[in-house]
Amino acid sequence: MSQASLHVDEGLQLDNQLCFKLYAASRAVIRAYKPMLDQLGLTYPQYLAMLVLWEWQQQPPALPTVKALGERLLLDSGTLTPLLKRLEQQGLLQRKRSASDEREVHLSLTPAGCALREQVLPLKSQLLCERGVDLDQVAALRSQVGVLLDQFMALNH
Amino acid sequence: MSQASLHVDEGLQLDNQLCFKLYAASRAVIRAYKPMLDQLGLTYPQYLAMLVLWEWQQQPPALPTVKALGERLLLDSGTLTPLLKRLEQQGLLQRKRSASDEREVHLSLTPAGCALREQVLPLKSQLLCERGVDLDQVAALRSQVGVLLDQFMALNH
DNA sequence: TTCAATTAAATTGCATACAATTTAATTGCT
DNA sequence: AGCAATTAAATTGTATGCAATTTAATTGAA
Repeated sequence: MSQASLHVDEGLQLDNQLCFKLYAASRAVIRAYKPMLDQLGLTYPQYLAMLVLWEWQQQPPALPTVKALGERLLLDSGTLTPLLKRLEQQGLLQRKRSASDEREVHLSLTPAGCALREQVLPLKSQLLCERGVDLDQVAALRSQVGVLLDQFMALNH
Repeated sequence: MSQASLHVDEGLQLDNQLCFKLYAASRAVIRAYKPMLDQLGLTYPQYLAMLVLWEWQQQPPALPTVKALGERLLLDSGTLTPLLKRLEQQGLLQRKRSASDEREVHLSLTPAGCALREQVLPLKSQLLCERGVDLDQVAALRSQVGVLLDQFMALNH
């Protein structure tokens, strides 16, 4: 289908909406993760936050703050503050006001938070295996969706 | 990168997660729609619901019920009931208990709901134009994300 | 026919998203 | 130094998502 050949009415068909496919696919993938996340006691956004904090164990950013996490996850403090408080309640991380700049809140994993990482890989392997996921296909799609994301990030300022 | 060559640690990097890319891209696209949707007075899920109802003007399903809409949008009554009540409050649609089966709620657009459709196309053209979106690229990605969605729909029963 | 099972919405409760505002701390300019 | 502007979190309010339960209506099997 070439650039200009879409009939006017087709432009509003739900099935022709990339936005809907993305929205539905994102929720479907999150749904697929649910059984694994239930075993970890995490919600999906909490899991993403933990992924970043685990990464920071290897390669800490200059300032492991709420702001830095928000930039990584593309979420603001309105979402992250309550989410991080819940992770803190579960004993997975600590939130501490920076001594040098009292506006900032530094994040650090507790031993329990570090340890949880070890449970993820086997569960994730099991998930991929059970579903017969083709890793090459996933990598290709991830790359393409990544390009789209970058374009929108650039365009949304 | 071949199927088995992913190093263990790379499997938990945020940037290697298709799930995160999808989640972030979906929200980025929704964010891009925001200026247009504000002009229409709709939220993003409300917009998707209206797309379906507009489609049903042309090709009505056997029963234009909440259940049918939920199957189309992959949302349940817990999400749709309050959303549809808001659209009804705005005068865009009507919810009416079916006479033949009092369990069902039939949905129909009001004249205002029908009329709103005419405002969408020009706004959407403007959106695509301003952002210099390549329709062919969008169509290709939509198709691939659609395949992923179908796979997950099949696997989530 | 009758009543248990099923079904469609609605309701409840919890956890996001995100805009907008507020609070507190820090910076930068004069 | 003094103070306006900026910045990082937190807070507030609205609208999803979704699991679980409830309610009311319909079906279906004995």
